[in-house]
Amino acid sequence: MQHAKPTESELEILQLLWEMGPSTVRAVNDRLNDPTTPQRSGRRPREVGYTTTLKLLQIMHEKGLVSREEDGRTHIYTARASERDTQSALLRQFVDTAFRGSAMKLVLQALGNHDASQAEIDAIKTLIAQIEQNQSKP
Amino acid sequence: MQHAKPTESELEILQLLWEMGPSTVRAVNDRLNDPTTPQRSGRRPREVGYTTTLKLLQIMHEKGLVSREEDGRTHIYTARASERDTQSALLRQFVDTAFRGSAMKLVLQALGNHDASQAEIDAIKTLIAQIEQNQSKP
DNA sequence: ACCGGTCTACGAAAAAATTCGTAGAAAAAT
DNA sequence: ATTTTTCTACGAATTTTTTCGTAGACCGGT
Repeated sequence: MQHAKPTESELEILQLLWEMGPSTVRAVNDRLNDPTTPQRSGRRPREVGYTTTLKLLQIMHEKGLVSREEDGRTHIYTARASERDTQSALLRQFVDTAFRGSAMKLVLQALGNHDASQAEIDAIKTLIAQIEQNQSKP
Repeated sequence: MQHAKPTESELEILQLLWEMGPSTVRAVNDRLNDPTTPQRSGRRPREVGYTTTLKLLQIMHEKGLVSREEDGRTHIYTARASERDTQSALLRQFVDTAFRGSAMKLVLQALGNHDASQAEIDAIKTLIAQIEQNQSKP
């Protein structure tokens, strides 16, 4: 059994933890309110209170989304699942709910709508070549 | 300005409307409770009440997600935005929240985790070839 | 020793999303 | 003609998610 699915707000914090590594509540909250932090679609209406972030992290700890370690009086939180694994789980769910299970439809749409650098295209080509190879030799 | 983002439940209904075409509340609700209907991850705990579906459709109508036409006493609901456009919007948002804006990371992950048929792979290869061409001749 | 700043815990308000009960009108069945 | 079924409208209960206020402990500087 895996960990519970994070909510939107929880996911936002997880992303910061992945980016920043193990962090205190203060650090996460500061980063949340830092206007230069890439924001989930749309700007935040106003500042997030410190205790809001604290509570969220406490909840995430209860759910097992993050672990924490005491450092004197303060707690240091760490994302429990890797970014990759979490993305993988979210992706599976998203494909189901938004693309009726068709991952390839999603891929085509993502490729078509977003810009890709040459390096990225090369990576995709490589991966496709691999897939084709595995297909011919089961 | 576009239509509001559908919630999970609303999206589930939208998918049925795309699949079924213009439908009555009854038809949507029946399909929702039909055990053979592909379900969003995990089975539904229990039946969805008729008035629940009705209310949802009314809310979606207020939000502009669906239009409706009266046929005698009953209403016939139709998805307002196409499946494609909605998927495109959801995808953009999902890339932001779950993949920190990197659509290509998502593509790679989706390609790697889900199985693709040869036809699908061909479609992707074609699309990539197109992209590369547009790149060389701006 | 005292004060101001910072920390966690905790309850609970506020907001958002989901569910359903009830009422009244219309249609269908008897 | 009466009863039963089916429909919408609507308010409100429930559940989930997000937000924050308050309290008590601790630390650092003065």
